[in-house]
Amino acid sequence: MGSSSSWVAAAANHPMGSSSSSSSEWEKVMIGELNRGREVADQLRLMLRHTHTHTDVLPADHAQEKFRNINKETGSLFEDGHAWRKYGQKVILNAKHPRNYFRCTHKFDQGCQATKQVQKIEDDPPLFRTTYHAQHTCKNLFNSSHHHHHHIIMQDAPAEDHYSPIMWSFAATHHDSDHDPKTTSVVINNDSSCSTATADISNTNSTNAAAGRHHAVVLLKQENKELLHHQPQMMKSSSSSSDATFVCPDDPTSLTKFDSSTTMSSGHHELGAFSPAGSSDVYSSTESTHSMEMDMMSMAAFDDFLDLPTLP
DNA sequence: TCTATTTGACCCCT
DNA sequence: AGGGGTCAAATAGA
Repeated sequence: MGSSSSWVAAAANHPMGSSSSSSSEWEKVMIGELNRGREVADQLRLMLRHTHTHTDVLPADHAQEKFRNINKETGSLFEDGHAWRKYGQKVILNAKHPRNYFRCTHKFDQGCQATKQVQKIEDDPPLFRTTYHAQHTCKNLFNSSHHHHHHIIMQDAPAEDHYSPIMWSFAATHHDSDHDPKTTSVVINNDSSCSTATADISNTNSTNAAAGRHHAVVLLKQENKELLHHQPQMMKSSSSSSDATFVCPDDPTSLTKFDSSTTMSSGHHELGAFSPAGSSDVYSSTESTHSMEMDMMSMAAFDDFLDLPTLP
C-alpha cells in the first residue's frame, strides 16, 4: 500500500521521531494503526460490495500511452479531492442517463488538462461510471502525488504517549478577500486533557481559495480517541488577520455528526457512505464567516479515499 | 460582483 | 447525417 509507506516516512520525519527512544515505539503505534486501518478497509470493502471499482486501461497507441484513461464504477458519487468544474452534459445514445463532463478548475490559471466524465449507468442498485482523461498537473495540496504528505507540520505532540493519527480534511471558502488564504491553522483541543495539535496547511492557490481543499494530520492521545467519537472537539481556525472558532462544543447545532445511513447530497459529504458507524465518523460544520466544512475520517477510510482516484 | 451550473449551439469525426 | 465532446451565453447562487 503506497500511502501506508508514506505514513511511515511521515513518522520518521516527525519531530517526535527525533527522540530515538520513542521512535520505535512511535513506529509500532503507526504500524498497529495501519493494521487496524487495513481491517476497517476490509469492512468497508464488504459494505461497499456494490461499489466494485475496477480499472480499465483503454487500448491506445503508444504515443498516447501517458494519457491512459481510468475507468471507475462506484455505487455512489464520491469526492476525489480535486476541484472540478462542470462544462457539459450530453444525452448518450442507448443510455438511460446523460453523461456529465468536468474539467479541472485550474485549467486556465494553471493549465491543468485533467477532465473526467461521470455517468449513472444503473438505477437499482445505483452505479456510476467515472472516467478520468488526463493527469492533474495543478498545484493542489491533495493531488495525485499523495506520497508527499509528510511535509505537513505537526507540533506540540509529546513523545511519551500513544497517539493515533487522525486525518482532518476540510474545504475552506473565504468570502472575505481580506483574509490571507495562504496559511490556515487548525487547533484541536481535547477538553479533558487540553492537549493540542496544530497543523499548518499552505494553500498554494491564493486566487481561488474557494476551490482549495485542506488536509491536516493531527495526533490525538489514544485515551482521548473515544472522546472524538462521542463529543465534539474544540477547533480553531486562524488566518493572519483573525482567529475564528468554527466549532463550538457548547452548541450542538454547529456540529453535525453523520453516519452511514445519512443521506448526503453533495459529493463532499458522500464520504459518509464510506464510513462504517462507530469507526470512522464524519463531522461537518459551517461557520458563517469562513464557511468551513470539516470531515474526520480514520486512516483506513483515508487510504481508501486516496486509492480511489489514483492514476497510474 | 464573482463564481459555478445549465443548456442549446457548434464542431469534429466516422 | 448524427453521435459525442466542448463552448459559451444565460442563469443561478453566494
